[in-house]
Amino acid sequence: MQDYYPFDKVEEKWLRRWENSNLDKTGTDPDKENYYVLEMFPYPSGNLHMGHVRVYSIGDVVARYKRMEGYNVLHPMGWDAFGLPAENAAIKHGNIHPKEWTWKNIAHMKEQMKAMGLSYDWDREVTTASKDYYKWTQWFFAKMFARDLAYRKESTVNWCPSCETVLANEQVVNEGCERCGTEVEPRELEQWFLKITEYADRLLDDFKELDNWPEKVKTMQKNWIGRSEGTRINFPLKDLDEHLEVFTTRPDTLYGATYMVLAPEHPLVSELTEGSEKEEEVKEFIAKVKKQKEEERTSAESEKLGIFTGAYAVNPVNDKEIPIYIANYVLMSYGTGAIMAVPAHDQRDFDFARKYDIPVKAVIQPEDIEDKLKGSEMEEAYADDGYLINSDQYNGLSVKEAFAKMAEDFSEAGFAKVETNYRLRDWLISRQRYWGAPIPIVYCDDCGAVAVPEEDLPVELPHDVEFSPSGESPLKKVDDFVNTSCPQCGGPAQRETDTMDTFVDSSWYFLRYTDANNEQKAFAKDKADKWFPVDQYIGGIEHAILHLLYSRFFTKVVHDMGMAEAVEPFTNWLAQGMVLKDGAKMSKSKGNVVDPKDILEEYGADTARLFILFASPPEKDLEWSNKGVEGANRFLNRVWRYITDNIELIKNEEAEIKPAELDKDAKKLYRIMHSSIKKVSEDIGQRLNFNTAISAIMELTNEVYSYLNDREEAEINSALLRTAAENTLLLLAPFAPFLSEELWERIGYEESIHLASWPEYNQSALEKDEITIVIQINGKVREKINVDADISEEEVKEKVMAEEKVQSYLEGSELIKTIYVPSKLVNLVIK
RNA sequence: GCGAAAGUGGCGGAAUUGGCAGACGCGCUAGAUUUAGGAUCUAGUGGGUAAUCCCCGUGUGGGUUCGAGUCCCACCUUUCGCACCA
Repeated sequence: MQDYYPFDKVEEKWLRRWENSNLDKTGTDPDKENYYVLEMFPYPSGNLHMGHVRVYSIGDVVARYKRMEGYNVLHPMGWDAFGLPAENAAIKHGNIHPKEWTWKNIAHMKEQMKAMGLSYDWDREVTTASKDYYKWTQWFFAKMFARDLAYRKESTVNWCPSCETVLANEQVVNEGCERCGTEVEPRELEQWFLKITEYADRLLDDFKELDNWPEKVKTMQKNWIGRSEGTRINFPLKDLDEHLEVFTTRPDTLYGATYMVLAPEHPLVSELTEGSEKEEEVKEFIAKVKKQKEEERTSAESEKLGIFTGAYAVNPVNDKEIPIYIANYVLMSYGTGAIMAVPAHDQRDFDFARKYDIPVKAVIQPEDIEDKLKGSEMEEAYADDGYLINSDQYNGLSVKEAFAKMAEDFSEAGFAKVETNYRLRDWLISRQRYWGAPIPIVYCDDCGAVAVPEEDLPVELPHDVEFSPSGESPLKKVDDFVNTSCPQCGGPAQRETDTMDTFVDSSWYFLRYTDANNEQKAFAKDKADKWFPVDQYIGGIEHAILHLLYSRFFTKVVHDMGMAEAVEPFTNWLAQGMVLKDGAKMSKSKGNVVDPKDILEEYGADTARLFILFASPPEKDLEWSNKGVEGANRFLNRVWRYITDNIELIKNEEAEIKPAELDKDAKKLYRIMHSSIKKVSEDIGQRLNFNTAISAIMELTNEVYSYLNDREEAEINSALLRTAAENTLLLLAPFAPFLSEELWERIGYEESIHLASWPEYNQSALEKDEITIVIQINGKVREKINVDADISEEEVKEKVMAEEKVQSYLEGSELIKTIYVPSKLVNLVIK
């Protein structure tokens, strides 16, 4: 009789029953340890895609496993619900409001998640676009404003002409908008910033708490923050009563500075050249650089171009005159926008000096070369360690010694100071779009910018707004919203009309989950500390800088506010790979999308989960395979079939297994059962390698089949069969929650399998009576013998030497050496 | 250009500590069952070979070792990150 797992009926049945159960609720047992597993919440676009299926399946396996292991588990879900797509959809479809669109999508995706069998505690659902949530996002902004961590400043910012809003530096990728790819334009605007730079050092230093983060991601963040320690040095100008300030990480090479360079945008440029014979030439050059910058923006090795200004600076250590150039390779946005150039020890300066025939003066001598470096003969810059030459009293010092000594001396002499520079810029959070949390600031003629007090929060986003993008916030046109009174003096005032970057919303949602329904606070400290930091965070690598850096910053601010103990939000982070089809990311334009809905309809949720976890380790990209899906389905049917076929035998069995009485095949099944438990436990619990965990369950199932195939029903050890079936279901429960639950009930349990304890393996059951010893001759496998497990080294060697094949190899050769690896192999070295 | 990761059958992948390469799955071959197909069950499946012997085999070339997918050196390819940050 053929029997198939009727997934549709089973899923319907258990979805209904689970709905009224407390299975997925956050654990509260004071005797258990707490565990917080979290997947990045989705943007509610309307439908789950395969990427969602993958990340949420991973998280669900961890959550279910940890529950069975005896932890209180917090496994929540929510919606990153503010953002442009809602507005764009509303604009595209005409008569639907972003709010309506968002809430409709949320309802649908929530149903899809439930259908997937994902075990979330929906009592803690968080939606960033709901008033209950964004009230606290605004509250955090106001608190930061009070702590001087939020400020308004006019500066050059990145403008996306397609999204019609400004963007943070982190949201500009290859000079394009992170969302739509459109090339960004610089604009001078007054905008709100969060002072993430104040946390730059802590964001770097606290990586020591994050041993388990992927090295790659830490490197990316380190690069992004870009800390460099150096010295700010003042060079007097020759004919002007002014100074030229430069930042350098190599104060030890000051004696080797043979020219200075200003960025074309540097304010001193006009002062130095105005009225001079060089003025016209310099202006032409700057115009050329500006034009070139746009045209050759993407070229990797753009040529270094420069021009002499005719002006000179004076080296403060030896009063030598140094010519000042303007060049395209110095940027106004970093350091002071000016450098001292040391061509002998910096490759860029070296290239430039050779091109414009500027002297090269070596001041660092490599230890391992006898001849003194000569600037005129060098072929490339020498940037490594060595000792100082041509540097007066500093000669002979190592680079490290000289760095410290010179920085100190120069500071005392008053023309330099030690300084650390960062690449990181403050986080621009103003957005000129509608669907976001209004920045809770009121402008009063008398009091200036005033934060909206807590009792007046939230500043509600008005509903009826003409929100087509216009380059200005749509809220500007809503008089009721704009006109208000000053919270401080009561006088007439206007509200800030920009909304916040959606990355602000998602920078603290993981804390809200710990106390999601608190109406008095963002979250209570005791609740936060009970769960936070997140033990295991799972999400896409695309957030390596953006969301993860912002969240780390927020967590540190929260800590400083005394609201939580943790200084880092995510103890472990798993970056899951993409889901590909035909070697490419699934996308509508490529027409290679597989809709999870279709897979669920044809094979059911358990098959979908099982396939996506089996096909590849989680951090690697996964190639979608319809055949692979069928394979996963086939395996579930194999489990279903052997248990239902033998249901009477299994159901009625109550006896315990007596390992000593098992026959040979039974013993093998018994052993594999225990080794599977061990393997699956380690693979889920420690390695997060679900593909090999599943293969271990398959091996167990295969072994059950081979046990059953070899004997008549009367010969089946039903206690063993029952235990094997139970363990198979327990191991499978995190992966295939529906099938395991149904069969668990059928074999006689009344309580859910998801409340059962994770099985334990028995070390003694793993040990074999008989082991296989590999015999190698000169490292090549030539024979294998089976011996008793407790055999001595001498006995093994005796047996090996007695082997016919070994004898034939030994004939006419000399045995030089015998290597014995206990329980594994014997290697005979012969000549 | 710099840095990191990866490269294993026809395919996805396994080998966690230097010790039987290819677990598990897909595909394929044969058999059983079936009117037939599908499904299922059984056996086989890295290449060469009649073969269970033997030879070859983890991107390429060297090295260390009794023994290397695993360690070291050089190179090739792919992916990712950084790319004038003074």
